[in-house]
Amino acid sequence: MLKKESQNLEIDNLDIDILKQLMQDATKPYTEIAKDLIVSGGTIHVRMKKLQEMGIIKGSHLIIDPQKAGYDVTAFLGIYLEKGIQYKDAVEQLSKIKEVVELHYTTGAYSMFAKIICRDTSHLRHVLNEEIQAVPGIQRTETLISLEESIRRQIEL
Amino acid sequence: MLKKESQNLEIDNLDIDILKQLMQDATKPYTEIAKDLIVSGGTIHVRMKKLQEMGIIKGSHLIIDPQKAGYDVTAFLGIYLEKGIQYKDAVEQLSKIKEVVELHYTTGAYSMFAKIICRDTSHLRHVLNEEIQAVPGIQRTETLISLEESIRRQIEL
DNA sequence: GTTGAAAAGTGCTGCGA
DNA sequence: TCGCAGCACTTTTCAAC
Repeated sequence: MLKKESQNLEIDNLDIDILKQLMQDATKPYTEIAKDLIVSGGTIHVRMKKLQEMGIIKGSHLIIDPQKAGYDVTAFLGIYLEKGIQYKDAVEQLSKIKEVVELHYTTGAYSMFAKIICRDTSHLRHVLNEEIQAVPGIQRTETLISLEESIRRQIEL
Repeated sequence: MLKKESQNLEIDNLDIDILKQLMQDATKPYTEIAKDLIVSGGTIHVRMKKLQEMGIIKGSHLIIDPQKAGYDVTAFLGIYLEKGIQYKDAVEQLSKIKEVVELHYTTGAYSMFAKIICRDTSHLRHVLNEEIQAVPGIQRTETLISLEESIRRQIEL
């Protein structure tokens, strides 16, 4: 009896259907989902619990409009690291900068790639010149400013 | 009496505090938020209604772990458009490709910049070679593959 | 594993300050 | 404009299938 963790780690179509619905609107009541999928509310609850324990569901976020909240500038940053600099150290430093909302370790031209959201262009300038440049090991950056976010959605299961 | 829309379109600290809490966990009960902020549940409700009407709150999403859901490859795509091609037409075509989860119209080296999530490398290859290349007006693309997503969060208000 | 209903807790609405 | 209280609804649990 060594298989301790094998407590139904599979996802079936019902799980997928539940996720599909909740990915669009996380506040949708279980009872409504149950009606749509023709199962009982209790089943939805059991499945959700399983998915959460499996770690597939990491939580739920309120989606706000950054522009209406006063954050008007989205930019992408290609980052070149100096040779011999630990990627991990740079991540730690960059994670302290609140405006950095995404950071990837990438193949290709850049060492790292970041997404930044700022209030306006002067705020962006400050973040780039004062905050980012102050991170040890960052050699050079290339900035792409987003003039329009045309698509923004989640993966389709 | 021309000011028809001026029905309190301002955001105070209470609104910000409510958003801060719900942005981390959209399922947090109003009553708990009310306790934390030392106001009544009804007040939270009124503020939320205001924020929704103002369009600051766009909805709520379930956050899933793409890797555990079988989507292991995240890539960024710098896109060069041919001269004279309408940006809008390209957006329309790209929005039909499910794997494209983000698309920006950008300044800098590229005309457009996309984020793509795929199951594996062969899935990515298919999307790049068959789907993306088939879009009229796309001259050339540069791919950055994310080996690790080190930071992923929302803006801090 | 699923169901259906009972119990507990939450969201919503109107009245009062 | 805000806070309180009652009603409707949802979530959660549990015995039975």
